[in-house]
Amino acid sequence: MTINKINNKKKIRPSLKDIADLVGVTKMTVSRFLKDPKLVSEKTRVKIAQAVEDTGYIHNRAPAMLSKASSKAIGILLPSLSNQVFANFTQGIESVTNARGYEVLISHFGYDIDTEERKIASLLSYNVDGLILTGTQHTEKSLKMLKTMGIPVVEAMEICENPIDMNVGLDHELAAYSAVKDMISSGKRQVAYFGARLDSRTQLRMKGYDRAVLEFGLQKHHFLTHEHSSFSLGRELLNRALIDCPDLDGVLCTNDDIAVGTIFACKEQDISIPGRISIIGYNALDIGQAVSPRLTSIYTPRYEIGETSAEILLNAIEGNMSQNKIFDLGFKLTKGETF
Amino acid sequence: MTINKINNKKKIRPSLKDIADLVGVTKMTVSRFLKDPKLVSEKTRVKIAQAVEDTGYIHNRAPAMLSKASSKAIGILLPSLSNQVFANFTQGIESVTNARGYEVLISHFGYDIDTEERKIASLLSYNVDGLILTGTQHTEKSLKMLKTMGIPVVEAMEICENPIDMNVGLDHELAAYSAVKDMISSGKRQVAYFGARLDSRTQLRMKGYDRAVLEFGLQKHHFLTHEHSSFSLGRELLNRALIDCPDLDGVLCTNDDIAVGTIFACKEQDISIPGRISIIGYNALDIGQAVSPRLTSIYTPRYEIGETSAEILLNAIEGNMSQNKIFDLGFKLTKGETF
DNA sequence: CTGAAAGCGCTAACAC
DNA sequence: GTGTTAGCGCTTTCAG
Repeated sequence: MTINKINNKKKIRPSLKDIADLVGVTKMTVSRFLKDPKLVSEKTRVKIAQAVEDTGYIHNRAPAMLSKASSKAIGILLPSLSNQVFANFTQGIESVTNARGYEVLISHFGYDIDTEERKIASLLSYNVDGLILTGTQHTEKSLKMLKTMGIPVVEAMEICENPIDMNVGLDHELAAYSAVKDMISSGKRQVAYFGARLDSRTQLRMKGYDRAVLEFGLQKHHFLTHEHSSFSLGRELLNRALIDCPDLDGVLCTNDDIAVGTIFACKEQDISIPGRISIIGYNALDIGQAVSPRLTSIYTPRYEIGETSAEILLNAIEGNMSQNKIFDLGFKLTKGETF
Repeated sequence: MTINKINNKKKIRPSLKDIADLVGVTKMTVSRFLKDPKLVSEKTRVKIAQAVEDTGYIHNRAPAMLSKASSKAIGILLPSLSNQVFANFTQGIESVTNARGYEVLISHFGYDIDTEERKIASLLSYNVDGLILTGTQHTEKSLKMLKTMGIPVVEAMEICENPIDMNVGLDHELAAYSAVKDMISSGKRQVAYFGARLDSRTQLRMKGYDRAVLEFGLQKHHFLTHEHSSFSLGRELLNRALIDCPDLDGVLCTNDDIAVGTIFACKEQDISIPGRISIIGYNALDIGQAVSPRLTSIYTPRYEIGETSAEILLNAIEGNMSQNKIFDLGFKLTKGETF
């Protein structure tokens, strides 16, 4: 077998007319068949099906996008492509879009709202019928574009008071607050917050942490970095923390990567967990269950957030705007051995 | 501030004509401006720029997709959205597409070639100018569609002898072979292979492992699962291995997640690494550098694979087909403390 | 159940 | 440097 030459720039891609000519009908009939085979007579249906197969017809969205018909596609914007959280979120979305016959266009913006703006523009240029954003911070221009398009929009992951349109997520501040409050109630007095990347959810969690710490009259200990979150970072933050705050006895980490890195670092330095230092992670990913001691972490229902986001978005696209615009899907502390 | 009502289904999205009318030119002039501002006179340029700003014009790709003009977009197909490897790969691609003014449409198929087929169809329906696939296994229908479209295609990540069109990657079989050979040369005699998901790269690595083991007249020890790879899986595979093969003294893992899980499990059971068991991972991700002992792992140049893939794809799109169709970007054993 | 005509918004090609 | 014309491949609408 030789290397295929597929680059003969000939226009070999079949059109509806090609199929129609083959069958002896007009392209209109073929168009109807493609929309719903039951729209044409049994006899032509069989013949068209055969011709579609033979010609290897490939759907062409451009004309439909032009003819004001809806594109049957939605766009989704993810902060990152290497985070289990957003993979689960996307799976939740697609479980709904697949079932309801919608296409999903995925974009990512690396936690940068200017990049997000460009990606929103790009998705809108494909005439998507709706958009699912992550987070609630967007540029002025992004907001203007969304308004101009007038399509339904869901802001997912975090709860906000004034969504652009619809909102699905959880209260990250409350989640962090509860976790830290639990730690303090158990007797911990020098609890720190380890944050990375400083995106809005990290900041919300920090606010929750602050609220709990201040409520008990304790001191705030923030150890932050702008760097992309990683396992190695946990070690780095712990080392900084132990210098500034030698009596450190508890840590809330903004995610499980950092929490696991912190566990590694503690073990290397023979710091007992949770004897001397308690650790709580965020998201409850598999990695936390694989380490020893098993990580206590805040579970976030991202698959369900994806599902709900897609459901209310498609409903809105199809004209069934729900009364409720904000959906809080909650969180749960999953008990491990680190707290 | 109240909740924005953005759902007044009015056609408020401006068209080129709207801008043209505002400025007092034809939409053709506006079209030229959008393509390259230098194509219109200084005076009109300023006025159009202003009008574009005022109206909040949003690019519409549908007409360009129709007019045989190239869409200036390529599609990329990822097996997974939660793997650092493919995130790096995508970044490599986008470093090139951004610089050269191309849009990227991302799709993912969960390591399932039937899903891949559907996603390919979807990307083609957007008239992408080229496609970057991961892997070299595709359905018959996928191949037919690609042939019908006649667009350039790159198959990335693994090297193959007969690519559809172009191919960029590394020799996974050789990488695994070298690693296992090194282990055996160092005196190890009961080396196992831990695999998950059984995608083609996992299988290639297994072939390389087999070749090395057989070359030395040793016995093959495969411990495999169809499950999605995870940290917890490392523990599970190690436990199975220790039962079947109590004198196990080396492991090649198909990826770092499993390798790290294996390290965790060894530590819990007080199995010394690399004293009793050597471990080599695959991909050399950050997690391996955060654990103790630091993981020895095979580094794969996925960012560079992305870059090269995008470069040769865009070149081909623009008519500069390279002579060389296959690019082997190599690998490297990064020394840690586990071997 | 099927056909004919019009048009979606833009760009290539050709005038001026 | 700018305008005019035609048309991309479908779907909508209206006829039959």
